[in-house]
Amino acid sequence: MTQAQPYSATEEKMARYAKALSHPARVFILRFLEQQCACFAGDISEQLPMANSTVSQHLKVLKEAGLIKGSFNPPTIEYCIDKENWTEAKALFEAFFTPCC
Amino acid sequence: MTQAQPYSATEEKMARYAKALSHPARVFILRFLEQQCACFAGDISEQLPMANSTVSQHLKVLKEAGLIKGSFNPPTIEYCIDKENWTEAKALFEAFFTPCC
DNA sequence: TGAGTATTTCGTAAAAATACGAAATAGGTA
DNA sequence: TACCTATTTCGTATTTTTACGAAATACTCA
Repeated sequence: MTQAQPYSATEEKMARYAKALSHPARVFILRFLEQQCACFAGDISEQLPMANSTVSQHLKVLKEAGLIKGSFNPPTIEYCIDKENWTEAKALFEAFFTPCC
Repeated sequence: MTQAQPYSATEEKMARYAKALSHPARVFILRFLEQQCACFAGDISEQLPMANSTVSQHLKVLKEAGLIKGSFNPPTIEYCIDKENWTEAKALFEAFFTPCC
């Protein structure tokens, strides 16, 4: 415990994206959205063994992590992958698992 | 909530590895081990702004996730990346971020 | 045997994640 | 205007994570 310095920006980002992926329901949702390109919250909820409100919470976590976007079109909300951040996350994980040396 | 079926093995594994990566200290430790190939718990602890016992806890999480291995050589313990599972995790994340369609 | 070193385990406290059902929101339709 | 539908937010309970310091472990060396 000699160094009180915080973590690098890369480490923080990695951890943030990883945390978003750290629940099987959220992994499922992302894979589902990759296949569907876009779909409604209800379509997702139908596939998952949990209450609507819990699914909504997981969607919020993914939204806050920047991995998905929702476009409001009442009474439904259409969700899709946020491509920009998705690409960033992909690059981060790739670099992480393939070290330079 | 119409389907009470659990998640696929892939989803569970992804989530498990992602959870191991979901704290910046653990990301740091893994990057450190990638560079060092192998090192002692003390070497890691020196680099991190937290108590020894907390670092030990993070090492335990990584060990339980299968991403690192420790070889006991008292009074020290030498840690290194578990290459087999590392390769599996790498493949899982790659496939996840690069969908077929 | 007794001290020293590196590390983990234990006990505990505080914060965050997960889950539910009920209530709120916000627009479309009769 | 009053209802319907899809979704989120709220309040709450339970579990898990994170962190610390003190004590335990396990081996080496004097």
